[in-house]
Amino acid sequence: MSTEPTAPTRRTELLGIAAGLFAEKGFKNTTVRDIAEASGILSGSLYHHFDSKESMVDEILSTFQEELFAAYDAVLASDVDARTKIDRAVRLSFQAIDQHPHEVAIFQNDAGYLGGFERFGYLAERNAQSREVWVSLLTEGVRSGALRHDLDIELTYRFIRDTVWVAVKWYRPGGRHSHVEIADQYLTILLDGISTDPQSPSPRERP
Amino acid sequence: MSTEPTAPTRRTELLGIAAGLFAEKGFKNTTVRDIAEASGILSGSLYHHFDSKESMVDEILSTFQEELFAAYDAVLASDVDARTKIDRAVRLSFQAIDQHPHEVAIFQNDAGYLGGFERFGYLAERNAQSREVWVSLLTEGVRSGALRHDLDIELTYRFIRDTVWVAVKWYRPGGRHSHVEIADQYLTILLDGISTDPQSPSPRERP
DNA sequence: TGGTCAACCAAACAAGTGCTTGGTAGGCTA
DNA sequence: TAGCCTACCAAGCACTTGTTTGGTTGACCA
Repeated sequence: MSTEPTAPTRRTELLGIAAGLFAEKGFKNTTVRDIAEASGILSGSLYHHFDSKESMVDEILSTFQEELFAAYDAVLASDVDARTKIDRAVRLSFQAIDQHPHEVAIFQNDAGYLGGFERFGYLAERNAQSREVWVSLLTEGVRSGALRHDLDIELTYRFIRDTVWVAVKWYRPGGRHSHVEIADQYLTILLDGISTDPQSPSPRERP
Repeated sequence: MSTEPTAPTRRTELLGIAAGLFAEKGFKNTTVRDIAEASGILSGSLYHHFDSKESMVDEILSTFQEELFAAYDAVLASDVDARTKIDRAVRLSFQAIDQHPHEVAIFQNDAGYLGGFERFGYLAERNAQSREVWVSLLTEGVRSGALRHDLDIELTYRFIRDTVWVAVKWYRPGGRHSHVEIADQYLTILLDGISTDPQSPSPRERP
């Protein structure tokens, strides 16, 4: 990320406060007066720093997405087998939830609403991009024999995406489980299942 | 359900329209004028049928939850092993998404916000109740040897709950996958994993 | 000392919000 | 025919919303 050195300006501080409120109550449900009160100023004063309430989420989300997808690209480009890539991508996601819970929560809760505005078209683009990453990883895994070939790639992608990202709704940094423990447990279940016996028909076959 | 025979009254019709809008745009983000316009009447006329906008969601959610939890109770009370119960509970959930997509979506998206009002205290209660159902099922499964005993019950419960219910965000009745196919695929992955080989350490052990 | 500037205040505005009020049209029934 | 009832309209009220405007404060600097 080679933008500015990002000094901890008042602007940045206000964005952090806004992000917390957006994540907690939702974008539409958070008023500029809420943000102002939490910042110890009046609502009108926010407009000295930002054009609009929309531009606040915009800055919050776009900054985060840039960072996140740079990390995904690094995983995709790494020279390891599909299984390891999947492992890393899952861990990366839980780590993102740990380090940027507000941003992830806003994206999870309000992407649908915000996506309706032209300004936030990049949200849908990033979503499609993320899907392609996962679908290609899973396809590679099946082709290499590391993953079962009776998998429906599209459904499997959705299951993984959903489970990973919705965790932001209950995960609390510094809580009972670290994001690493959660990733461990999920990867165990995802790769090998919760069962002791393989289920009756069509068990683990090799290509 | 032994309430009233529920004739297809205008009231019921309006509730259905409201449910669709709430599910699509969120409760807070749907105005009474939206609902009225979609119904072909003026906003004030809604108050001939309902006390408030809140009482509309209330009726939508409470009716659905009653029905859903009666079904869960039946699964819990059935005389089969834990694995079969888990199978049935998962299928039941995907079926609920298929038959009541609006209600599920509203619950998923707005339970957090609505839960803040006393009136909707039952939402949190039902949530706790649902957790107990799953935790007891999983615990029984581990104890009986059907499920791996290195599972973190709490995390496993959350993973299952999240994956199942968030599916309402992309599942479309009559779409490419039936709810039965989706349940099949998810149960396959959940029980046996996506991998062909059991992962390196601590594979499938018996108690 | 005077000028500049970021940060903020105080007050308001227009649009949108949930909801209320008084009234009306038309069907059903006693 | 009279009375009642369901379903609705028309208009508005009180409040909240995002945003604008003109002015004030205090730190920094030449």
